[in-house]
Order: sequence, then structure tokens, then C-alpha cells
Amino acid sequence: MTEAAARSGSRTVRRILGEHSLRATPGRMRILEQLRVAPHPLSAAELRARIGGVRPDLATVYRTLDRFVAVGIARTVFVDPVVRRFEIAGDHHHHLTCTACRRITPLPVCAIERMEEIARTEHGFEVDDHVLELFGTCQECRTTRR
Amino acid sequence: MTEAAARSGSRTVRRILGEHSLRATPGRMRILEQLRVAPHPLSAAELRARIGGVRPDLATVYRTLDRFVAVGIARTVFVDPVVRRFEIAGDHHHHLTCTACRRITPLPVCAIERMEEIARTEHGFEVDDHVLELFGTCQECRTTRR
DNA sequence: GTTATTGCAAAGCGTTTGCATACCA
DNA sequence: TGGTATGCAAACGCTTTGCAATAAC
Repeated sequence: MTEAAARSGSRTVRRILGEHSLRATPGRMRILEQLRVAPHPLSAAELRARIGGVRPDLATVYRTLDRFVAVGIARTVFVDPVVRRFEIAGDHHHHLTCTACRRITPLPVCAIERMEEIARTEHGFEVDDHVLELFGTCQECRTTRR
Repeated sequence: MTEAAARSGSRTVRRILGEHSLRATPGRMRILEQLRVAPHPLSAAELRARIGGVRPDLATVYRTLDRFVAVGIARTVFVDPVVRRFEIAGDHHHHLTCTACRRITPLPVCAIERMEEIARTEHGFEVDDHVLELFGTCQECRTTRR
């Protein structure tokens, strides 16, 4: 990366944090930087490992990611029952998780039949199962005053 | 439940285990029974709690559920980042997870737009997010000999 | 200067594993 | 009877938390 690019990335990251009223600490900035350039959803430990130099503590990574999720900068990805994974909350998309090698590939499409076709034709990925869960609020929770 | 129904359920459970070459031990049978009558995906601890009398050890529940998943009797449901949930591997379906009360409701439909419509009209559930992950084998894993 | 954030260390919690015992086929 | 399943207890790995020190605004 050129120095100019790094400076511009730093500005962007600062701006994003500011827009969400989060203090721009060095650790946070570097965590957000990694989240932005990650090729696929990362666990907290993986994300930390990608940070060069003096890395923030794992606890800080978790706290920061929770914060990011809370304000909508990041999102949790459910593909692994043992590790929680995070990704930047940008365009809505899904993933191809290989059950053999566990590789995770982002898939920028979302109509299910169409997705399976694209997985096959463009990624040579044979879909044999999928997980689709809907989240929202049930009637009861919407009508009950809090 | 009547005695006759219990006897018939026991026979069914025995048959299912037999069909998968799994020994019909009391613990296994009771775990499978609970899995069959569960109204929604259960964690190992929740499932164990539903067993009356002398319950099998939690470790046994885990081992048994893993076994069930391996042979295709059960399936893992990804809706919670901290607990693994299991359900009987019957008809393909999905779930409505309320982000407020965490209640999980099965939804026996699977074309996404249609699902959202049914969630709204038949369950009064307002979908505002969903998880859709595809599983299968990538090209590389399929072409590499093992 | 105030308040939020961090590192460190310890605790927490769901899940897995080793091993001796008990059991099904 | 031989291989499998179980209970118990300890280990494990990911994640969270308390607290004093530090840094952002």
C-alpha cells in the first residue's frame, strides 16, 4: 500500500468511527481497517493476527467488535458453531462455506435459486445444503410496551 | 401421552436407531424421543432438561447428538453464536428468531420472498434481517483425490 | 479534567475428552 | 464375550468481565 493510500484509509476509518460517535483510538482504527480489507468473515483471533506490530489485546478486539456490531458497522456471520465471525456490514450478501475445507467465499447475490446457480456456474461450488434464518421481531414483542 | 402411544413411540425410536446401525440404549432412545417432540431447535442442555427421571450425562447428550448429526438423524441449527442447537432432520424448513425475546418458531417454507410474506401474514413477524448460508463442496475439494 | 478505552489476568460457559465401568447385541 | 456407550471429572477453547492504568476529547 502506498503512503497516500494508507493516509486516505486512515481518514476514512476516522470518519466512520466519528459518524458512530466512537473514539478514534489506534486499536479501534486498526481493527476497523482489517475488517474493511478482510476477504471473508474473520474470527476475533484471526482479525487480531492480521494486525501488524503491537496488536490490541484479544479482549479489546472482542469489545471493539461487539461495539461495531451494536452501532451497525459490523455484522456477525453464522457459519461455524464454535467460532463467532465478523464482517463489515456493507452490501447484503451471503457465503459459500465448503464443508470439506471450511473455506468461506462471499457471494454477492441473494435470490436463492439464482444463488445456487451462480455458486455452481461461477464458483464451481456444488450446493448440497443451506441455512436460511430470518430475524426480526415477533408480533408479541412489537405490541408489548417496554 | 397414553401408554399405547408411548409404546408406539418407543418402537419408532428403536426402528430409527436400528436403521442407522445405532444401538438402542435407554439414553439414546430418550434423547431421540425429545428431539422428535421438540417444538423448536434445542441446545444440548435444554434437551437434557426435558428428559424426566434419571437423565443421561451432558457429555452423553453431546456425544449422542453428534452421532445423530453424523448419520443424518439430526441437524445443527445456526441461529445463536453461543449455543449450538439441534433439531430432528425431517422436512426442510427454516426458523423465525425474534431478536427481542429470542423465541424460535419453525417456518415450513423456503422461497425467500414467499417466506417473508408468510412470516408477516401468518405469524405477524416483521423480518428485518436474515441469514442465508450455502454449504457444499468447492471445486477444489471435489477434484482433489483424497 | 472527565469519561471512555485498554491491557492484564481471571473467571465463565459451552463443549470435548480420557478413563474405568456398565451394557447392548 | 467383545465392542460400544456411559458417567464422572478434568481439560479445552472461545468469550466475557473486573480492575487499575492510560488515553481521547
